[in-house]
Amino acid sequence: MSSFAGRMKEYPNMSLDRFDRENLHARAYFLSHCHKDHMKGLKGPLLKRKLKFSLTVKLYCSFVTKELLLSNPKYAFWEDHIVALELESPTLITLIDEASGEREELVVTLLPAGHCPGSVMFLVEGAQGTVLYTGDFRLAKGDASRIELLHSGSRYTHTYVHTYIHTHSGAKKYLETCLHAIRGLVQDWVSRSVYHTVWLNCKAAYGYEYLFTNLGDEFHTQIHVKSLDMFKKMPEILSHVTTDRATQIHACRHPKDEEFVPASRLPCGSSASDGTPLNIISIKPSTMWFGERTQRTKVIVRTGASSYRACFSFHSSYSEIKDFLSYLQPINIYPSVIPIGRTHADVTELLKSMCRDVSSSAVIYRPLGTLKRTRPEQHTHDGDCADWLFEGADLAPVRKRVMMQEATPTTLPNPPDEPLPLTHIPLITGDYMDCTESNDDEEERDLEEEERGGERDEGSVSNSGTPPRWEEFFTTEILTDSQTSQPHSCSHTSPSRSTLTGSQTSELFVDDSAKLPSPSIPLSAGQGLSQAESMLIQSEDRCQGDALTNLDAGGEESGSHTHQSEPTESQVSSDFDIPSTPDSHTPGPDDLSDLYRRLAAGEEVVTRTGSQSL
DNA sequence: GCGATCAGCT
DNA sequence: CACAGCTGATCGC
Repeated sequence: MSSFAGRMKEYPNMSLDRFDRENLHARAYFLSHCHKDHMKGLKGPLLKRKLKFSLTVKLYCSFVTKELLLSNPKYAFWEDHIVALELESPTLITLIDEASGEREELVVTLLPAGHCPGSVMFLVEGAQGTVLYTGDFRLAKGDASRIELLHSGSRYTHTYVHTYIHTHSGAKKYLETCLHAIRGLVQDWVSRSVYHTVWLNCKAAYGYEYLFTNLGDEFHTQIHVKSLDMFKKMPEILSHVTTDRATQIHACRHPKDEEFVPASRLPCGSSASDGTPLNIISIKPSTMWFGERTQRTKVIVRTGASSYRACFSFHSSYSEIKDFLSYLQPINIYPSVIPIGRTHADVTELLKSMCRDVSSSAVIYRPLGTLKRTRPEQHTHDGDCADWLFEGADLAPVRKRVMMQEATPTTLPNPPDEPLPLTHIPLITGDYMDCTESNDDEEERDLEEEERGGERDEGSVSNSGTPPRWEEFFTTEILTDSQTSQPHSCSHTSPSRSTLTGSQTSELFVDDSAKLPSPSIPLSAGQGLSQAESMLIQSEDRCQGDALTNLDAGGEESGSHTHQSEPTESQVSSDFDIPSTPDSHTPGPDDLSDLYRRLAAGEEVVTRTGSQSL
């Protein structure tokens, strides 16, 4: 559980992702995404009562989050109190104290967080400066520099960004690599017969949708899920899921399942409609965690006779967080999750060290373009060295692309049926594999998996991966039949799809069978896993400690031996090959800290163009 | 009977 | 380590 109590010290009248205890007194609520651990207290009777007697208290979130939230009847009482905001549209929100009538104006902007459908970060601007609440996020390297509102115009340099970071960030293989591997495993299994079935053992409520659409496209099928209600306004997702259990790919869940029929753990039943027993393998998408040292890992790990775990993370990896922070250069950072055994100070220091390291990040140049006078103000909190407050009066200069809209709590300014503009944030597609295996062991332990013979498949990460852009799944329209037909938008998978079969596959899939006592392992249907076993993937990993130092960008192998001869068009995409802006000078840590020191002191900072910047 | 909290499991 | 849950036991109202 996050240690974040729901309130930011700059703006204590708003509560984010927590709705219990002190948050009951908030003047406005913000929900970053629809995962239960960010919804504590949201259906509490006290809050429910408060809403009943309030005209001004609202819950702000994305349209998708609103949709997902209201698909659960337990939250239906929020319906008239939710204000959905569009992404990247700065919105004026007035917080009103209903007792005194005191008002406080904020400009809040939702930024896509990439964590699950509807997930956002909240950029808050007001009298106490600019604060970014990230919530959970999965942003790829370079994404921050593509979010215009994080640096547009002169705003960024005048703000101190407090970044509430979830430090539990799962390391991740790059999504597309993971998807490719999962597709391979699924392909191998479902092609055996129509009775060979794959169960995706998905834990969280949301976040796997991209996996579903990807597999659905690949295998021209729909994924069996428990309910479609929440997706009824999201055609991209809806067209890929079904409640008809006669499909070979399932992601269904049942509250009281896991009553093991050993070889058949399908929650919706273990036999086909004609009574034929199904041969089921389970694939559990799960986070792979950073280890301490020199870890290698696989994209897919076999955990039992018929069970696998596949790397799939909702969170940015360490290197991605680092990239994000080193781009933002926040003055203060407040971590939300403190690992057991570490102190708050530990994590804060770690995060700050990330900020200072700019050598491997996207180049920081845009924020420094225009500067204006800043002035220091009184400290509202003692002790803290960076409580600089800024005038909020001119915080709303020209908003690029977006007219600022007002969302006063007393009126509902957002017509719910308006089509949403799609925003375009091209995402970078390369990331190295930096995960190690989770120790989240589950039921079957009959395979002790061994770490031997590290091989890497860097080439595989240079494919066409496109991280999920959940907003594209969403429409405010109810679907017509024609929209629900099998889609064939090849935009996100076409290049990699062709690599699934044929020689290129061997580049991705390392034959790992030597490590498995496979011949002796009975499968659910008494069959061997000949192909599937060969699909376990492993790769050299770079451990966390290494990531802090500068790695050689070339991606030279350190693995003990290479595998599989085929030389791909090896576009080894490195984490560190983000091109610099021509003629730009990358400011060093000292440059930046000096700059921020001067900004904080209210000095005039002159910008120059060219190499003399800073 | 419900909610909140915690242990346990995954 | 931790994710995003769920279930069940216990305690208090």
